[in-house]
Amino acid sequence: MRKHNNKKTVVNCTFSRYLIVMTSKSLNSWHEIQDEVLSRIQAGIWKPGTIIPTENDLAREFECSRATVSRALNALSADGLLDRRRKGGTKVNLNPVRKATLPIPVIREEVEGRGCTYRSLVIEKEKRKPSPAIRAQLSLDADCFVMHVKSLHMADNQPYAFEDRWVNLDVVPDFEQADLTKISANEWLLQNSGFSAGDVAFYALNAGQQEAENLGCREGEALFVLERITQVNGKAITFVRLFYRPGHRISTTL
Amino acid sequence: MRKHNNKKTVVNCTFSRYLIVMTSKSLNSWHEIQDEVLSRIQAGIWKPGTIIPTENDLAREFECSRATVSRALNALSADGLLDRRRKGGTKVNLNPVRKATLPIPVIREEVEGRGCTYRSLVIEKEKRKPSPAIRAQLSLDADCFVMHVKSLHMADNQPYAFEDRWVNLDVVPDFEQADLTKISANEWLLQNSGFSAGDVAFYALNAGQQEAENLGCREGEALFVLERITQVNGKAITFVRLFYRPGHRISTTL
DNA sequence: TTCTTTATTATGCGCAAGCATAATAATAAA
DNA sequence: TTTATTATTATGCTTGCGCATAATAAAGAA
Repeated sequence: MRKHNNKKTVVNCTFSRYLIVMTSKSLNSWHEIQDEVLSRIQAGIWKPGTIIPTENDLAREFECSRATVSRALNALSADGLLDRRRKGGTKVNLNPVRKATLPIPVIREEVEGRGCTYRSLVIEKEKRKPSPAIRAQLSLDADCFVMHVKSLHMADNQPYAFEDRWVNLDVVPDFEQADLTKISANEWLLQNSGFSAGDVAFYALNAGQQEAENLGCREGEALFVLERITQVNGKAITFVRLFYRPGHRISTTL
Repeated sequence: MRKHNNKKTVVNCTFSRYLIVMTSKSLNSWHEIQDEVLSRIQAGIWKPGTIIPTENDLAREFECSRATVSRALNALSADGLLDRRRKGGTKVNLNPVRKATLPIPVIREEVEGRGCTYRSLVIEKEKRKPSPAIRAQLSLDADCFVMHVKSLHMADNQPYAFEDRWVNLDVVPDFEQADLTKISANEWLLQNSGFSAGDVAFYALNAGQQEAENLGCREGEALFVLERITQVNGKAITFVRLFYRPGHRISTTL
């Protein structure tokens, strides 16, 4: 039992830890307050666009300190549900959910998460000069070398996604020697190039001949494509296009 | 200037607000600490999988209180960059970025954000009994009524996205009278049905006859589709499928 | 040796207090 | 009436303190 909880017990009634819980709105953790506020919003008690009571009022109601209320409201604000500003008070956001958090896949985990056996297959691995398009994407010089890797991610021996990747050998020269039969390029880079940031894009594309062959689908079928540029210390390290097999969907709960 | 900042100035040197900034690592806001920690991770000083110094050590280094360091680290933890546990310490997450935060569009804003003029067009609006598929999606009875609305979102008088929407009239009966020429179904629901939660999915689909006609593309072209079920108080209120014009992509920075 | 008990440690959490700051409202000066 | 000045207010942020808790390590008993 926590100190403040003890204090309350003493102040109010010798056995009243339970009484407090049952007879008042005393909420003593910021998690509980967060949940309570959330459910009031969802129940329509506090409607989108309106201002909810001040931290001090809530602190009084929940019988806790302002700091605790503040922490709960800040968490909801970070999630985009509340809009808080000095003097202005705390508003329920009008368009409460505008953000979806999508898992960016480490494909092996994605496949295994579906209960399938993962296997990856290197189709082609070639050291070459970058094409102009790739040079632009990775902002490279004309006379540097890149690694071009095509591979196939399999789930239970069925094609799951076809990968087309370019790796900047200036930044990760060791990649040339990487044994991609043991570990996928994705995971090799994760383990050998430290922290990464980058841009991701999703779009739909009609399968070309190459994609159709590798994924075992008809040409022209609509494929879900993930494109990603990864940077380390501001230098582009790899550009990937991931063509998922037809029917693939990604989903999330708001 | 803040109190603690004043204090430091006095303690160290009369004019040393700048000296402090330049000669020590004194960081006094949790934002600054967050940025510093982030850049150390990105610079590879603290590598993925390793444990970073304790709150107390960092507080000593940054010359601030443990609470402030804690707040910064908690924020990074909420973003999925750090993994924190009692006694275990604070670890840099191995797969540092597994989440992409995508904006879920209010299409008018999305279009206007591109500098285009938005217009929406109702193609069909019909009160009817739900099809079995829709009944399952919205978990409805067989004898209730739903509104089926097809509409087109235009950007600069070009088709931008084709919308196929089902609305549960049990939950929002007023929707039957909504004037969708003045306000899109999406925004009407946002304004009239309070807080909403739901599921979103993205996938690729070959354009059918209907989609091709409305978007002005060929049948079979790959379309990027967003599917969304919105709930209010746990009751499904609407099911939408949004077919974007060919070439549409959504992107985000990790 | 093995099992149990007892520190130790780093984060988790809450409180009270106080100053900082942005936005607004009230008031005074022009 | 308009403009500048001065409260007022609600959140933002930091501090110092102390207890709670989970995971581990060390010490002791079987």
